[in-house]
Amino acid sequence: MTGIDQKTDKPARRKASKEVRRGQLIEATITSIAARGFAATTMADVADGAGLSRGIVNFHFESKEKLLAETLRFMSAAYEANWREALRTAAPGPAQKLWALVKSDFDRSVCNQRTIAAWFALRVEAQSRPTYRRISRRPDDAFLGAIVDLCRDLIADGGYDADAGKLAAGLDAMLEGMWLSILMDPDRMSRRRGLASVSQYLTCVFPRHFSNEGPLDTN
Amino acid sequence: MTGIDQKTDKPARRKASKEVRRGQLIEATITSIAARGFAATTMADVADGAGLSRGIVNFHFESKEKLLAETLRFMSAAYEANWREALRTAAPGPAQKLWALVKSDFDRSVCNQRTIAAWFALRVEAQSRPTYRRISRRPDDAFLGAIVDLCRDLIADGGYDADAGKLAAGLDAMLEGMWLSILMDPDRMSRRRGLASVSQYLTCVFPRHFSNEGPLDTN
DNA sequence: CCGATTGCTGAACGTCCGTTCAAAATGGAT
DNA sequence: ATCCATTTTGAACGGACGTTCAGCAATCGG
Repeated sequence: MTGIDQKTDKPARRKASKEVRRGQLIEATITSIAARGFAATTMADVADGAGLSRGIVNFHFESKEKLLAETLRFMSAAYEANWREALRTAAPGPAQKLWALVKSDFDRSVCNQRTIAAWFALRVEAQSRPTYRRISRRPDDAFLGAIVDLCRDLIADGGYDADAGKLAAGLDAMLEGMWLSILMDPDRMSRRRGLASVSQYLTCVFPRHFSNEGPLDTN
Repeated sequence: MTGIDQKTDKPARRKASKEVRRGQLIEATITSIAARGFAATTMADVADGAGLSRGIVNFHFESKEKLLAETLRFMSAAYEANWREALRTAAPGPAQKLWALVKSDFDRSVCNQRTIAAWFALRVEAQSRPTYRRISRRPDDAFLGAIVDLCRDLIADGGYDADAGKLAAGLDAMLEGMWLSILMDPDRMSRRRGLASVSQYLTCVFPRHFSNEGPLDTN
């Protein structure tokens, strides 16, 4: 996909330029949605934000709808890549992995005002358009599935009396709710506080695997 | 403000009629936002939904902005009234009260596709307009404050080793996240399942006060 | 250095939406 | 029955937005 290869770098440059432009426009879209809201974001805003002319978006994307769909797809992919990488590089053991997953949700790269604002604006608005719903549905299912698996492992390992599905659904909801709190009331809720709250719950639910400072070395 | 007073009931009737119209239009607004989304909701949609003419909204509300602000205010008030009533009629004891609070969040009157869809659409879009933010800010603070108090009482009563602020913030986030799950993926999450998940967490966090079926009679 | 292909521009067009307002309808008071 | 205040209507207006496209600029093969 990168194109920094092959014998000639001419087509590479063209392709790169095209992808770079699309990236610029998607970034400008996110910025505009975060600043102005979804409803108030116009094609002119996006073009101006990217420092380009008015007709540029219809050239690189076909329409406003396609631009928004691609923006949502981009953000979903970035989110999924973040937690998958965290899971991949985590130390072995379900507690370490769950902790890595939770922590990744509060990474600055995905958990910041701009990203969260655009994220919810797109998802909530996408709610009324079936085509958009599918874009973020599958990644969501994968994330929840990962949590369910880890909860099941923890319950089996620690002999806890709890239902993995219920715990996973609750944790998933708490994480998304924390993003909302950070978005809506940044004075009260922050990445640090959010992580501390979730950590408190993990400590209560899986006391043999977690303390308030993180996962215990019970391997 | 009600006008059901004074010697003559003329102004009362007029005022009532006026309030009824405003109510109709607010209901039509909620319906339209839930069905079409915030961005696609037009004044004509609202008027048609209420079975009235096009210029009617600007007569009863001054502008579209004011209509949306009033709709948000209406929904916030309805939500707050619901949990306050649940708290008022709850049996004594922090466990009973917290359970009543949590259960009220899954009442059909506030927790249904239509209401949740409009709720998040309005709140997320209101995010970019400071005027709208204040409308839902204060009720939110009150709700969180009530949870904090109850968590503090439970911790003191049960001798749990946990921080009330962290637990309250986490529970608040989980409840809001459950609404989002019900909205985004109704096939997977429902009012019943959501309540069961939260109940599972309460059982883990406050084992001396809750079981999976609800609060224990430990008074 | 010179065509040709690709990338980009910005003005023009048609549509849609929020608002306004003069006129009609409604309904209670005299 | 008549009058007046209030409520409602629907057409018209002005502005904003998404899209289109003919033309310009830049880059690359020859």
